[in-house]
Amino acid sequence: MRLSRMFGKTLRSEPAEAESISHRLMLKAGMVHQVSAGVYSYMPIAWRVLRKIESIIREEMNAAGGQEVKMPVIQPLELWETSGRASAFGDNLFKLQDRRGRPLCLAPTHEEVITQMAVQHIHSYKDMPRMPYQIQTKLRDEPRPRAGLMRVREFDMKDLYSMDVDQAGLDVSYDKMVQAYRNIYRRCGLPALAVEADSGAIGGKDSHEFILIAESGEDQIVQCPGCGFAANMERASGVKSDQPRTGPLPLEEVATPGVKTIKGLAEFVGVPESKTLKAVFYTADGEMVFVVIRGDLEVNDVKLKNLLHATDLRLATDEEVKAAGLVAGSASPIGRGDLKCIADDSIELGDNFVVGANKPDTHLLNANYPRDFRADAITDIAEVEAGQGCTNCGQPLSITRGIEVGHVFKLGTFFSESLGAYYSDQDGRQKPIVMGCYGIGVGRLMAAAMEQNHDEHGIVWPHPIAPYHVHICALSLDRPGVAEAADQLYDSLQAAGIEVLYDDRDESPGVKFNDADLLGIPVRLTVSPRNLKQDAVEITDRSTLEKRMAPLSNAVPEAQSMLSI
RNA sequence: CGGGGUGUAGCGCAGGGGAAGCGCGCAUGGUUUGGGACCAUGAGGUCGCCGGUUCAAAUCCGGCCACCCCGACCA
Repeated sequence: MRLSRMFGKTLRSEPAEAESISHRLMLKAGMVHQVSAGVYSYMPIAWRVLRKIESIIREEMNAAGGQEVKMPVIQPLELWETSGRASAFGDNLFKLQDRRGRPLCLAPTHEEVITQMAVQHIHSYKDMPRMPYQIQTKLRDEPRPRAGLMRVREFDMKDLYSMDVDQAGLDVSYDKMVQAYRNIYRRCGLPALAVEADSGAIGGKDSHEFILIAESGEDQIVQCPGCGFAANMERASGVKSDQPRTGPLPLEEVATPGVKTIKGLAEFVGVPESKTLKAVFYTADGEMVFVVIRGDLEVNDVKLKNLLHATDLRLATDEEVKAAGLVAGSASPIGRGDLKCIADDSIELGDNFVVGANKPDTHLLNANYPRDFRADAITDIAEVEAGQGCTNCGQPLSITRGIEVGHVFKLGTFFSESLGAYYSDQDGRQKPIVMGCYGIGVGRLMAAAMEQNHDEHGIVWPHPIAPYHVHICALSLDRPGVAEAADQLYDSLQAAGIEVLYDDRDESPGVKFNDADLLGIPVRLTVSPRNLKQDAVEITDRSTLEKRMAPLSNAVPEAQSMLSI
């Protein structure tokens, strides 16, 4: 490709709106064009990269037994109501109507449709395992698109669905996919880490996220340096400190004028926060829930949501709290009426806690579970804190940020049962197909690759996904012999099967070098009058910016040898 | 949806009741040519939108919209 004919220009100044590295690099390099919030066009260079990533994904999916299909973006809303996920996705689901007023939606993912296909095309245990997949546009009306391609409303995703006769079969398919994913990340230059994950709106049991550790990431993950355990926040637990016990004492009311916070309460009474119990109020699908946790800990909303099997969970409003007869700041599990109560297991690690009295400016000393109050459930719903001990090995846990570049789920029989995808086993019995689903966001992978592979000058593409292999910088093209030599080099590189971006623009050397650094193509060949005097080209490795001279006649094999593709 | 911010030329920004500006980029001509060159000339605007105040609004007032950032959600 001759740069003089490229649709798309690099910028000299960065658009002010861009904050994240990949977003800035993409805009500056002229790779993407924003159409609206979270909706982008891809310019030629980005599209080449995306196509390369897709090729890698296809190769790995096919090698693992996948078969490519393509499903529609437009789907009847009814299908989503049947599976129950219309409400699970809520406002994230784009909804529309056809001319007859029939409700439709734009697919945020494709479990429903693939399961429907399985109903017609899988009837016997002999028809499995199967692994159909597609690389296709997903639409999600995200509440907050952000960071360029990191989180968008329209994006391409590879989604594969496994169909097996039983759990053991699913385990095999799942492991194959995990391995295929590892291969994909390695080839894209991304050291992604598999972490245990929550299954979210997709539903399902076991689940792993593939995370690229990055400061700019929007996910937090918990890691143990000791045993290698890694999980996302809603899936991880830390060892909670056991508080010294003094033996149960009788309940005692104490006046606490003006005390509204745990910190204030602990100071007022003269105990550590870990000797208090905190009350938090949620509304889960319309029902008020009273949550108790030790004062030094925080509730993890997702853990609570999963425990309650709630689709909509939020903090209760002040009005709801009041209406439930609770006194904010002094609410108490003791005398809470018939409100559902969920407790974190930390309330058993110690005794004689300070709690609210459910009266203004009053608290109770020496509250003990279960002597003084009951809970409908007592389990771990606490947010992990860095430094807490690992529940496996005791080493202090660390919390780091990361980018989720893939997610795999063991769905089980949720979709096959709700949509009626059954097969006959060897004994002629009807059984639900056991499913898994496996997703990778292609654009996010590209963005993550940039986050991971760049320097202060620009992108440093991992070779297998670089938009081109070689960048020819031809300087002073109007000097005798330069254009001829550069053209010839361009032709012979292409003849050797190398993808070349040829900067044949009438621009100054500085502009060309800066654009070459920005675009990040692995090998740069500089053709100039100075170099041609020695019948040579200068070869620059983009990753190190090291330069060396090579005879012009040998440029093609030299460039080839530098590429690991 | 809660909080914060920004909308003026393709990009980056200034201006803040009385003639629409600057830098970069773009076009033409000339001089340059190994790390974002220089000179000259020129083109390019619904000052986000609607309404109000005023003799006069990019500027003041009201409403709306869009986009960005922080949170809750996801590939």
